[in-house]
Amino acid sequence: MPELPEVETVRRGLEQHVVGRTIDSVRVLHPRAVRRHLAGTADFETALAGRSLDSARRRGKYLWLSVGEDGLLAHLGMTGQLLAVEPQAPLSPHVRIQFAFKDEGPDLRFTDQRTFGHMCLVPDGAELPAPIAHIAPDPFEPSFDPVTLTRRLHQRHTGVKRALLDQSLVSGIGNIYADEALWRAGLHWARPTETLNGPEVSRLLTAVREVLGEALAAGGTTFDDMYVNVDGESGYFERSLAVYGREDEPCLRCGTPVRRDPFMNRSAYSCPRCQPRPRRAHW
DNA sequence: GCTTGCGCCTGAATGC
DNA sequence: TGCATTCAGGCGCAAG
Repeated sequence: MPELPEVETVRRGLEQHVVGRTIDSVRVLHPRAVRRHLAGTADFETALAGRSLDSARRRGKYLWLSVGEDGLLAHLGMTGQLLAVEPQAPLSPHVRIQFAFKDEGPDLRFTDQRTFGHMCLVPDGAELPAPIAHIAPDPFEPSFDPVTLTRRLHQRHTGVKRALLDQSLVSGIGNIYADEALWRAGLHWARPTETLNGPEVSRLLTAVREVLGEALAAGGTTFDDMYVNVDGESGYFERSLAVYGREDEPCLRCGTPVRRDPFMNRSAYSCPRCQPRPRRAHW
């Protein structure tokens, strides 16, 4: 699943493979992939032809390619991939957008089985493209401020995992790394944010940074080949997961079987002993 | 204003 | 065997 480490891996691949090149033509094969490009499919195709890609940037799980005054914004959703593929290679079944380049080098192909991801061309703001102005800095950005985050956590009346998944509080964290960070910090996912003390918040932030950093070093987490980098290669962080997807398997710290709870129509994995359920909980 | 829940989507896994 | 159901998840939006 593309969370911060996976998206950053893709951004680096884009930097290597497409930045500095000029688009020749764009073909949208599934209109849903450009549903957030409000001017429509045809406009998306014509507006990008002949434009050069200046840089590849990222905030949280969003990435964008600077195109002059505009930004080609992408979100990978659940199953999105941006692949550099030789132009003569046949189109795989889930290719949604195909970018061909003037230099006749590799295409950029946006592939997305479930079409939760999307791309759009938008004006590039001073710092961020407008559609993602509400996305908070991720924990690796210079503008990330732990003091502000701590204050906002205390103002919230919700569970700590919900807060970690809220991209307007802190970005880049999804279901997998939220569970992993909470396990490392020894905090239960339903712990009310307003009851977290200073040391607990800093323990949590340290855990978040560690988990994201280690996953990035491993090239991300790949399940069922649903995430691959621009070269089509899988990450190998899955083997390092402590709780996510390990229901009934022993906790790596204490051996207690990992528990899976229903959470927001998905799952929360935790160790019942290392992460005791709080008396008061926000589900 | 803040919090919560739904719909979108496909294919693998599971149930009958 | 084959059909139906469930599940996975991020995001935006609507409802409470």
